[in-house]
Amino acid sequence: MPKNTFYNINPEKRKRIINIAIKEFKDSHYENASINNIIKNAGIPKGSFYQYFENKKDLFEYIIGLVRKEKLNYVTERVRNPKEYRFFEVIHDMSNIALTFAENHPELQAISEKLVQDRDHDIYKEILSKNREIALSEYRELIELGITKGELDSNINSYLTAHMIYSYNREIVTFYIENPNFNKEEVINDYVSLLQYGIAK
Amino acid sequence: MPKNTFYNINPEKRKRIINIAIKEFKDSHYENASINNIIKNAGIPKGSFYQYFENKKDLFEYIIGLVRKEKLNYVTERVRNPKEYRFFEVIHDMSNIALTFAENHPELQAISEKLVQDRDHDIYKEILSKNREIALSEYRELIELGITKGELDSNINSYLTAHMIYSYNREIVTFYIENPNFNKEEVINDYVSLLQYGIAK
Amino acid sequence: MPKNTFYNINPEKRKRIINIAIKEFKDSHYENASINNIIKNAGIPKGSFYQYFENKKDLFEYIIGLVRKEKLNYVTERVRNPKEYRFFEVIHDMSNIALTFAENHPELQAISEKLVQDRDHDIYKEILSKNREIALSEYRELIELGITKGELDSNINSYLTAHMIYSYNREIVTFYIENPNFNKEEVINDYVSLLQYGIAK
Amino acid sequence: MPKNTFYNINPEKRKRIINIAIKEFKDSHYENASINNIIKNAGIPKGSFYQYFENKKDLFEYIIGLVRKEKLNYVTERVRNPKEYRFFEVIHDMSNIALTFAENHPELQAISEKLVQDRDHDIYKEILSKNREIALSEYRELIELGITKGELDSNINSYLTAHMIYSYNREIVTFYIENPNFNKEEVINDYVSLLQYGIAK
DNA sequence: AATGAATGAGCGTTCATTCAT
DNA sequence: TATGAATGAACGCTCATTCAT
Repeated sequence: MPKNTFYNINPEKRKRIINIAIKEFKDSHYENASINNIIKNAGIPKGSFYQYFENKKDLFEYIIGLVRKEKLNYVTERVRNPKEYRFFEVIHDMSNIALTFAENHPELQAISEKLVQDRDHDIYKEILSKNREIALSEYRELIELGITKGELDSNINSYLTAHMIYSYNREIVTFYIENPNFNKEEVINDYVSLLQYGIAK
Repeated sequence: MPKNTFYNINPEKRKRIINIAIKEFKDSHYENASINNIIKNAGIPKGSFYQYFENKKDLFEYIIGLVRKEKLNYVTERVRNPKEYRFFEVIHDMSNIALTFAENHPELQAISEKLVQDRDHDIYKEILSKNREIALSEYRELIELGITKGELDSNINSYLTAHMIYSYNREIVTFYIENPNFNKEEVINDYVSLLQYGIAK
Repeated sequence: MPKNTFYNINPEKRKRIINIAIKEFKDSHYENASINNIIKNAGIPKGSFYQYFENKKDLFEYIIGLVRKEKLNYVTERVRNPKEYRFFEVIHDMSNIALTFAENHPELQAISEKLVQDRDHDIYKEILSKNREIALSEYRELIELGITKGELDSNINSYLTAHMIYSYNREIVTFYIENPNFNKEEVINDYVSLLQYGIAK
Repeated sequence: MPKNTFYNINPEKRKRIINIAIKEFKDSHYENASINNIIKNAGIPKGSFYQYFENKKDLFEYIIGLVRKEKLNYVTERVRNPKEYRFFEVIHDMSNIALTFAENHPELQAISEKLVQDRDHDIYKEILSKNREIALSEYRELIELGITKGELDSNINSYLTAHMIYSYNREIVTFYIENPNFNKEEVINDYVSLLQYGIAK
């Protein structure tokens, strides 16, 4: 957690540091992201940096927190209480959120992607692994609820399906970023259909 | 590309260097992988290293090439002329290959995963992007062929579906590695079903 | 010398600062002792520290002064007018005091030891050298008085003897600390005998 | 241990590094002795330093080793097989060695003193503590042998006496350094006399 | 071709002290 | 007087690469 000092400084300066840091972490791996670069680009003395943050990790986790918080803003009523809504509606909303967020915050999305991707790296692991497990188990719950409610095929493997949805949710973002000419709503609908009915004739 | 000198040295030594490098790149990210470690562990002089390879990147790309080739061998030995087979048989076989490869070559799989995951990193991007595009377009061809042959639903978005298969194919490996108690054949069948018929009741 | 502000603050706070500083200087050498640690542990603002003390050295010298004063209290309460007593009685009493002090104030003793040991270090040298010279010359006076009174051998070199006593007095404390199973009174008696009659048969 | 590199460089450069390092360790505590100072003063690049030595500790231990070796030269030439000689002759010779060494190698003596003095510091502790225990137990052996041979008073406490001789041996060096006008041989004789017969009339 | 020493930029972090409020 | 933010020099050490032999 940043020290209080950081929250008390000139907001403009604070924003500058944040933006520079976001850029640094977007462009480089945690290990390679350079505090020296950050302070140089943000125009602050090295000593000041350590007045604001405990250490490099502290800054990183703060940035990650910002990303998460920003993403949270996008979450809709349906995704907040997923169990009360129909399964494919929830999936639809989650995709919509992911795509909209990626559209509006490409740098945050980049960091977010890095987090999810870099499963091997200690610092990412630390931050991610809990998240991932939570996400997977929440997906699984939803799936099993969907089966109970009769929305989903009772023969599917809920563990595997949770994984597939998890990975699919990420891939659709990549797809949308790489194919900006597609219509967002259509992409989402196609995606949900694929999940729903498969691809066989 | 390694220099000629590398191909002229004692094959045993060459193999040793390769194995040590694989281990290093498996354990650490490109940036953190240490030439110093590699030469120390492989027992070769530092000067020699630079006789064999232009630089760190050269070595990395060489190792990646090996991984690719090794994987390709797996694939080509097993999936000949995919277009002559039925779509879901091809998918089934490809999954089987991927899982078997991951089982038999965990280090190569680890590097391979790192590559695919780390889409943002310059060095990975450079190496990966071409590959990824090739894979995606091959999937797309297969899908369109499947539609033509009447195996697949003609309403599906072939671009998006290619992405889905691409991401599913990766995720199933992760799933299988993380859940070694599941039966391989069952996992694959469940996966193919999922793809085929979706998850809706 | 601490600034007046230091003497004006809440006595409890003053005592807390002193105790924390004693602990810091006991645990670390002057150079490594950290003002940051001290203020953090004492719970005072950094600015305040520099209101109380000129700088690190100022604090250190103050603490040393306290140690000296504390030790002096011990000594003056117990060894009054040494010149009026018999030489070996004085030695005996001084040893007793030194051992008792070490027993009762292990942290102050530790700092004290550090001071005496680290003869080379500038800061210690500065503080110590005067003390040491005073001690040596007082010992010498005592010795010469002892000779005059006929208690001591008139052939001994009073300079060298003063050094011997100085070093013995320190070593006996170390010995007693390192060998807590020995009986204090016996240790002192053995020491005085050694000094008195030497070790030759 | 320095790396081979260090032994292979230009002897003049090597000697320069050694001398600079000796000066640095003489003037500053281990923690405060600065590699940056050393390389700057010795005119070598930082990278080169780490070609020669593993790290700061490595350099320090090397310097300590030099001191010990140098001192050993003095000792072995003079105090061979102490147990075959008379006790006070051995003490006499040891003092002579200590004084002569201090005379001829004041900087090494300074480091040596620092080592013996700084009993609290981790790095010194590590190097010293074994030495100290060995010295103390060898003194004790000598003392007990002296008692057996009838040279020493059988009533003395051999543990305490060993400590006293240990500390005395150090103090005499200080004395001699601080009082260079005294005659060496006389100082030694006086010292031995004090030990032998004590100071009582 | 083989070797391994030379190089210096770069790393994250701590520090005692100053200074503006 | 009290505060705590600002400061930048300094720390030990690692690194990939170059170069002389």
